[in-house]
Amino acid sequence: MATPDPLDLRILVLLQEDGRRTVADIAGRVALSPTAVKRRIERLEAAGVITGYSARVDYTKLGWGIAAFTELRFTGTTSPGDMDRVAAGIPEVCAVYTTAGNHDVTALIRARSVEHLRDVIHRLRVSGSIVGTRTHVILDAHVKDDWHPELDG
Amino acid sequence: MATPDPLDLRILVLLQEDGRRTVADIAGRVALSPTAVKRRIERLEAAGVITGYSARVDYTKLGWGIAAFTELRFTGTTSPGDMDRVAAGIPEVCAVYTTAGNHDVTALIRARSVEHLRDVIHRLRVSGSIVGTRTHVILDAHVKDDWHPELDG
DNA sequence: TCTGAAAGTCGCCGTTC
DNA sequence: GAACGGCGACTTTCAGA
Repeated sequence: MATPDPLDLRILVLLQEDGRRTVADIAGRVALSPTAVKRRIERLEAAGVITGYSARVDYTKLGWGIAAFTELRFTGTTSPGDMDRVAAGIPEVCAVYTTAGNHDVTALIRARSVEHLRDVIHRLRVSGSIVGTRTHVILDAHVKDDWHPELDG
Repeated sequence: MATPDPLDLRILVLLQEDGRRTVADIAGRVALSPTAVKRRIERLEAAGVITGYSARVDYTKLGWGIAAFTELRFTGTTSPGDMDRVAAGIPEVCAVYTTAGNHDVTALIRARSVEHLRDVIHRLRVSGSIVGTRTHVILDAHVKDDWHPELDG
Protein backbone atom coordinates (compact mmCIF):
# COMPACT_ATOMS: atom_id res chain seq x y z
CA MET A 1 0.00 0.00 0.00
CA ALA A 2 1.00 3.59 -0.27
CA THR A 3 2.94 4.43 2.88
CA PRO A 4 0.43 4.56 5.73
CA ASP A 5 0.08 8.04 7.16
CA PRO A 6 0.24 8.87 10.89
CA LEU A 7 -3.52 8.42 11.20
CA ASP A 8 -3.30 4.89 9.83
CA LEU A 9 -0.57 4.10 12.35
CA ARG A 10 -2.62 5.42 15.24
CA ILE A 11 -5.55 3.27 14.12
CA LEU A 12 -3.22 0.27 13.87
CA VAL A 13 -1.96 0.74 17.41
CA LEU A 14 -5.50 1.10 18.75
CA LEU A 15 -6.50 -2.15 17.04
CA GLN A 16 -3.42 -3.94 18.34
CA GLU A 17 -4.26 -2.86 21.88
CA ASP A 18 -7.84 -3.99 21.49
CA GLY A 19 -8.86 -5.76 18.32
CA ARG A 20 -12.53 -5.51 19.25
CA ARG A 21 -12.61 -1.74 19.51
CA THR A 22 -15.59 -0.29 17.70
CA VAL A 23 -15.17 1.93 14.68
CA ALA A 24 -17.02 4.67 16.56
CA ASP A 25 -14.57 4.46 19.47
CA ILE A 26 -11.57 4.70 17.17
CA ALA A 27 -13.21 7.54 15.27
CA GLY A 28 -13.53 9.50 18.49
CA ARG A 29 -9.88 8.97 19.42
CA VAL A 30 -8.42 9.97 16.07
CA ALA A 31 -10.92 12.77 15.40
CA LEU A 32 -12.37 11.28 12.24
CA SER A 33 -15.83 10.10 11.23
CA PRO A 34 -16.65 6.40 11.67
CA THR A 35 -17.00 6.07 7.90
CA ALA A 36 -13.51 7.37 7.27
CA VAL A 37 -12.04 5.09 9.95
CA LYS A 38 -13.84 2.11 8.49
CA ARG A 39 -12.47 2.84 5.05
CA ARG A 40 -8.92 3.15 6.40
CA ILE A 41 -9.22 -0.16 8.23
CA GLU A 42 -10.50 -1.85 5.09
CA ARG A 43 -7.57 -0.42 3.18
CA LEU A 44 -5.11 -1.73 5.78
CA GLU A 45 -6.75 -5.16 5.62
CA ALA A 46 -6.75 -5.22 1.82
CA ALA A 47 -3.07 -4.23 1.76
CA GLY A 48 -2.22 -7.10 4.09
CA VAL A 49 -0.96 -4.82 6.85
CA ILE A 50 -3.68 -6.17 9.11
CA THR A 51 -3.71 -9.93 8.55
CA GLY A 52 -6.50 -10.72 10.96
CA TYR A 53 -7.74 -10.49 14.51
CA SER A 54 -7.07 -12.86 17.39
CA ALA A 55 -7.97 -13.51 20.98
CA ARG A 56 -4.84 -13.50 23.14
CA VAL A 57 -4.75 -16.70 25.17
CA ASP A 58 -2.82 -17.40 28.37
CA TYR A 59 -1.87 -21.04 27.95
CA THR A 60 -0.57 -21.38 31.50
CA LYS A 61 -4.17 -20.96 32.63
CA LEU A 62 -5.05 -24.02 30.56
CA GLY A 63 -2.44 -26.26 32.14
CA TRP A 64 0.20 -25.74 29.47
CA GLY A 65 2.76 -24.20 31.81
CA ILE A 66 5.97 -24.96 29.91
CA ALA A 67 7.19 -23.03 26.91
CA ALA A 68 10.59 -23.37 25.29
CA PHE A 69 12.66 -22.37 22.31
CA THR A 70 14.24 -25.40 20.74
CA GLU A 71 16.93 -24.86 18.15
CA LEU A 72 17.04 -27.60 15.53
CA ARG A 73 19.94 -28.60 13.31
CA PHE A 74 19.11 -30.66 10.23
CA THR A 75 21.15 -32.87 7.93
CA GLY A 76 22.78 -30.98 5.10
CA THR A 77 20.45 -32.40 2.51
CA THR A 78 17.22 -31.29 4.18
CA SER A 79 15.36 -28.62 2.22
CA PRO A 80 13.93 -25.58 4.04
CA GLY A 81 10.43 -26.77 3.21
CA ASP A 82 11.09 -30.15 4.81
CA MET A 83 12.50 -28.43 7.90
CA ASP A 84 9.29 -26.48 8.26
CA ARG A 85 7.16 -29.54 7.70
CA VAL A 86 9.03 -31.71 10.19
CA ALA A 87 8.87 -29.06 12.91
CA ALA A 88 5.31 -27.91 12.24
CA GLY A 89 4.15 -31.50 12.09
CA ILE A 90 4.52 -31.84 15.85
CA PRO A 91 1.31 -30.56 17.45
CA GLU A 92 3.10 -28.99 20.42
CA VAL A 93 5.09 -26.72 18.09
CA CYS A 94 3.42 -23.30 18.05
CA ALA A 95 5.81 -21.47 15.76
CA VAL A 96 8.66 -22.33 13.43
CA TYR A 97 11.36 -19.78 12.63
CA THR A 98 13.93 -20.46 9.95
CA THR A 99 17.05 -18.62 11.02
CA ALA A 100 20.45 -17.73 9.70
CA GLY A 101 23.33 -18.66 11.97
CA ASN A 102 24.73 -21.91 13.24
CA HIS A 103 21.46 -23.73 13.48
CA ASP A 104 18.63 -23.92 11.04
CA VAL A 105 15.29 -23.64 12.77
CA THR A 106 14.03 -22.36 16.09
CA ALA A 107 10.74 -23.85 17.25
CA LEU A 108 8.49 -22.42 19.93
CA ILE A 109 7.15 -25.40 21.85
CA ARG A 110 4.43 -25.55 24.49
CA ALA A 111 4.02 -28.50 26.83
CA ARG A 112 2.15 -29.51 29.97
CA SER A 113 5.26 -30.43 31.94
CA VAL A 114 8.97 -30.95 31.62
CA GLU A 115 8.36 -34.63 30.98
CA HIS A 116 6.00 -33.68 28.20
CA LEU A 117 8.59 -31.28 26.78
CA ARG A 118 11.20 -34.03 26.86
CA ASP A 119 8.80 -36.27 24.96
CA VAL A 120 8.22 -33.59 22.32
CA ILE A 121 11.94 -33.09 21.80
CA HIS A 122 12.37 -36.84 21.52
CA ARG A 123 9.71 -36.97 18.85
CA LEU A 124 11.57 -34.27 16.92
CA ARG A 125 14.87 -36.13 17.21
CA VAL A 126 13.53 -39.43 15.92
CA SER A 127 11.93 -37.79 12.89
CA GLY A 128 15.04 -38.61 10.89
CA SER A 129 16.45 -35.40 9.44
CA ILE A 130 17.29 -33.68 12.74
CA VAL A 131 20.87 -34.17 13.92
CA GLY A 132 20.87 -31.96 17.00
CA THR A 133 18.71 -29.86 19.30
CA ARG A 134 19.32 -27.23 21.95
CA THR A 135 16.46 -26.18 24.19
CA HIS A 136 15.95 -23.06 26.29
CA VAL A 137 13.03 -23.25 28.66
CA ILE A 138 11.24 -19.90 28.93
CA LEU A 139 11.03 -18.78 32.55
CA ASP A 140 9.34 -15.47 31.93
CA ALA A 141 7.98 -13.69 28.86
CA HIS A 142 7.21 -10.05 28.23
CA VAL A 143 5.55 -9.60 24.87
CA LYS A 144 4.69 -6.09 23.74
CA ASP A 145 1.31 -6.94 22.24
CA ASP A 146 0.83 -3.45 20.94
CA TRP A 147 4.38 -3.01 19.73
CA HIS A 148 4.59 -0.59 16.93
CA PRO A 149 7.71 0.62 15.20
CA GLU A 150 6.77 4.19 14.50
CA LEU A 151 5.97 4.97 18.10
CA ASP A 152 9.54 5.78 19.00
CA GLY A 153 11.78 4.37 16.30
CA MET B 1 -10.76 -21.50 36.32
CA ALA B 2 -12.38 -24.88 36.56
CA THR B 3 -10.98 -26.96 33.72
CA PRO B 4 -12.54 -25.62 30.51
CA ASP B 5 -14.72 -28.17 28.79
CA PRO B 6 -14.51 -29.06 25.09
CA LEU B 7 -17.07 -26.41 24.24
CA ASP B 8 -14.97 -23.71 25.87
CA LEU B 9 -11.97 -24.91 23.88
CA ARG B 10 -13.89 -24.78 20.62
CA ILE B 11 -14.98 -21.24 21.42
CA LEU B 12 -11.36 -20.33 22.23
CA VAL B 13 -10.12 -21.66 18.90
CA LEU B 14 -12.83 -19.79 17.02
CA LEU B 15 -11.84 -16.56 18.74
CA GLN B 16 -8.15 -17.17 18.06
CA GLU B 17 -8.90 -17.67 14.39
CA ASP B 18 -10.98 -14.51 14.26
CA GLY B 19 -11.17 -12.34 17.35
CA ARG B 20 -13.98 -10.28 15.86
CA ARG B 21 -16.41 -13.15 15.39
CA THR B 22 -19.84 -12.27 16.67
CA VAL B 23 -21.45 -14.17 19.51
CA ALA B 24 -24.21 -15.26 17.15
CA ASP B 25 -21.71 -16.71 14.68
CA ILE B 26 -19.94 -18.70 17.39
CA ALA B 27 -23.27 -19.87 18.78
CA GLY B 28 -24.19 -21.31 15.40
CA ARG B 29 -20.90 -23.18 15.07
CA VAL B 30 -20.96 -24.77 18.53
CA ALA B 31 -24.73 -25.37 18.59
CA LEU B 32 -25.43 -23.22 21.63
CA SER B 33 -27.56 -20.16 22.25
CA PRO B 34 -25.88 -16.76 21.91
CA THR B 35 -26.54 -16.09 25.58
CA ALA B 36 -24.74 -19.25 26.67
CA VAL B 37 -21.79 -18.48 24.41
CA LYS B 38 -21.60 -14.95 25.80
CA ARG B 39 -21.49 -16.27 29.35
CA ARG B 40 -18.71 -18.71 28.51
CA ILE B 41 -16.64 -16.00 26.85
CA GLU B 42 -17.08 -13.73 29.86
CA ARG B 43 -16.00 -16.58 32.12
CA LEU B 44 -12.88 -17.19 30.01
CA GLU B 45 -12.06 -13.48 30.12
CA ALA B 46 -12.62 -13.23 33.88
CA ALA B 47 -10.44 -16.29 34.48
CA GLY B 48 -7.61 -14.71 32.50
CA VAL B 49 -7.62 -17.42 29.85
CA ILE B 50 -8.48 -14.79 27.27
CA THR B 51 -6.23 -11.83 28.07
CA GLY B 52 -7.43 -9.57 25.29
CA TYR B 53 -7.92 -9.18 21.56
CA SER B 54 -5.45 -7.93 18.98
CA ALA B 55 -5.14 -7.09 15.34
CA ARG B 56 -2.42 -9.19 13.71
CA VAL B 57 -0.01 -6.90 11.90
CA ASP B 58 2.43 -7.77 9.10
CA TYR B 59 5.38 -5.53 9.88
CA THR B 60 7.15 -6.32 6.63
CA LYS B 61 4.34 -4.44 4.88
CA LEU B 62 5.29 -1.39 6.94
CA GLY B 63 8.94 -1.42 5.94
CA TRP B 64 10.17 -3.34 8.99
CA GLY B 65 11.49 -6.29 7.04
CA ILE B 66 14.10 -7.63 9.48
CA ALA B 67 13.32 -9.72 12.55
CA ALA B 68 15.87 -11.51 14.72
CA PHE B 69 16.30 -13.42 17.93
CA THR B 70 19.16 -11.97 19.92
CA GLU B 71 20.40 -13.90 22.93
CA LEU B 72 21.79 -11.66 25.65
CA ARG B 73 24.27 -12.63 28.35
CA PHE B 74 24.44 -10.34 31.35
CA THR B 75 27.01 -9.78 34.08
CA GLY B 76 26.58 -12.13 37.01
CA THR B 77 25.30 -9.39 39.29
CA THR B 78 22.40 -8.32 37.03
CA SER B 79 18.99 -9.11 38.50
CA PRO B 80 16.30 -10.69 36.29
CA GLY B 81 14.27 -7.51 36.64
CA ASP B 82 17.14 -5.39 35.36
CA MET B 83 17.63 -7.78 32.45
CA ASP B 84 14.02 -7.29 31.44
CA ARG B 85 14.24 -3.55 31.83
CA VAL B 86 17.44 -3.17 29.82
CA ALA B 87 16.09 -5.28 26.96
CA ALA B 88 12.56 -3.90 26.97
CA GLY B 89 13.92 -0.36 27.13
CA ILE B 90 15.02 -0.56 23.50
CA PRO B 91 12.04 0.39 21.32
CA GLU B 92 12.91 -2.13 18.59
CA VAL B 93 12.62 -5.00 21.08
CA CYS B 94 9.17 -6.58 20.64
CA ALA B 95 9.44 -9.36 23.21
CA VAL B 96 11.76 -10.38 26.01
CA TYR B 97 12.07 -14.02 27.08
CA THR B 98 14.01 -14.97 30.20
CA THR B 99 15.34 -18.44 29.55
CA ALA B 100 17.01 -21.18 31.53
CA GLY B 101 20.23 -22.59 30.23
CA ASN B 102 22.63 -19.73 30.72
CA HIS B 103 20.53 -17.38 32.84
CA ASP B 104 20.03 -15.64 29.56
CA VAL B 105 17.51 -13.48 27.85
CA THR B 106 16.30 -13.89 24.29
CA ALA B 107 14.94 -10.72 22.68
CA LEU B 108 12.77 -10.59 19.58
CA ILE B 109 13.95 -7.56 17.64
CA ARG B 110 12.42 -5.88 14.61
CA ALA B 111 14.34 -3.49 12.39
CA ARG B 112 14.08 -1.71 9.07
CA SER B 113 17.33 -3.06 7.67
CA VAL B 114 20.43 -5.01 8.62
CA GLU B 115 22.19 -1.73 9.38
CA HIS B 116 19.35 -0.79 11.68
CA LEU B 117 19.58 -4.21 13.37
CA ARG B 118 23.30 -3.74 13.88
CA ASP B 119 22.57 -0.38 15.49
CA VAL B 120 20.01 -1.92 17.84
CA ILE B 121 22.44 -4.63 18.93
CA HIS B 122 25.08 -1.98 19.48
CA ARG B 123 22.70 -0.02 21.70
CA LEU B 124 22.11 -3.18 23.74
CA ARG B 125 25.82 -3.85 24.11
CA VAL B 126 26.68 -0.37 25.36
CA SER B 127 23.92 -0.44 27.95
CA GLY B 128 26.44 -1.64 30.53
CA SER B 129 25.28 -4.92 31.99
CA ILE B 130 25.37 -6.97 28.79
CA VAL B 131 28.59 -8.90 28.23
CA GLY B 132 27.69 -10.79 25.09
CA THR B 133 25.11 -11.20 22.34
CA ARG B 134 24.34 -13.78 19.71
CA THR B 135 21.91 -12.94 16.95
CA HIS B 136 19.92 -15.17 14.62
CA VAL B 137 18.20 -13.34 11.81
CA ILE B 138 14.78 -14.83 11.06
CA LEU B 139 14.53 -15.80 7.41
CA ASP B 140 11.04 -17.22 7.53
CA ALA B 141 8.37 -17.55 10.20
CA HIS B 142 5.37 -19.83 10.49
CA VAL B 143 3.28 -18.93 13.51
CA LYS B 144 0.21 -21.01 14.28
CA ASP B 145 -2.03 -18.12 15.25
CA ASP B 146 -4.82 -20.42 16.24
CA TRP B 147 -2.61 -22.97 17.95
CA HIS B 148 -4.46 -24.81 20.60
CA PRO B 149 -3.10 -27.63 22.71
CA GLU B 150 -6.19 -29.76 23.04
CA LEU B 151 -6.70 -30.01 19.30
CA ASP B 152 -4.42 -32.99 18.96
CA GLY B 153 -2.39 -33.24 22.13
C1' DT C 1 -36.56 -15.91 23.61
C1' DC C 2 -37.69 -11.35 22.49
C1' DT C 3 -37.15 -6.22 22.22
C1' DG C 4 -34.96 -1.55 22.55
C1' DA C 5 -30.57 0.47 21.90
C1' DA C 6 -26.24 0.74 19.71
C1' DA C 7 -22.99 -0.29 16.28
C1' DG C 8 -21.80 -1.52 11.58
C1' DT C 9 -22.66 -1.03 6.47
C1' DC C 10 -23.56 1.18 2.22
C1' DG C 11 -24.57 4.74 -1.24
C1' DC C 12 -24.30 9.55 -2.34
C1' DC C 13 -22.23 14.08 -2.27
C1' DG C 14 -18.80 17.86 -1.16
C1' DT C 15 -14.01 19.13 -0.87
C1' DT C 16 -9.16 19.04 -1.97
C1' DC C 17 -5.04 18.34 -4.48
C1' DG D 1 -10.61 13.69 -12.00
C1' DA D 2 -9.09 10.75 -8.43
C1' DA D 3 -8.98 10.21 -3.49
C1' DC D 4 -10.66 11.07 0.91
C1' DG D 5 -13.92 12.66 4.46
C1' DG D 6 -18.78 13.38 5.99
C1' DC D 7 -23.86 12.56 6.23
C1' DG D 8 -27.97 9.75 6.46
C1' DA D 9 -30.80 5.47 5.88
C1' DC D 10 -30.77 0.52 6.28
C1' DT D 11 -29.17 -3.77 8.58
C1' DT D 12 -27.09 -6.49 12.02
C1' DT D 13 -25.55 -7.24 16.60
C1' DC D 14 -25.66 -6.66 21.42
C1' DA D 15 -27.71 -6.50 26.33
C1' DG D 16 -31.45 -7.00 29.68
C1' DA D 17 -35.51 -8.69 31.03
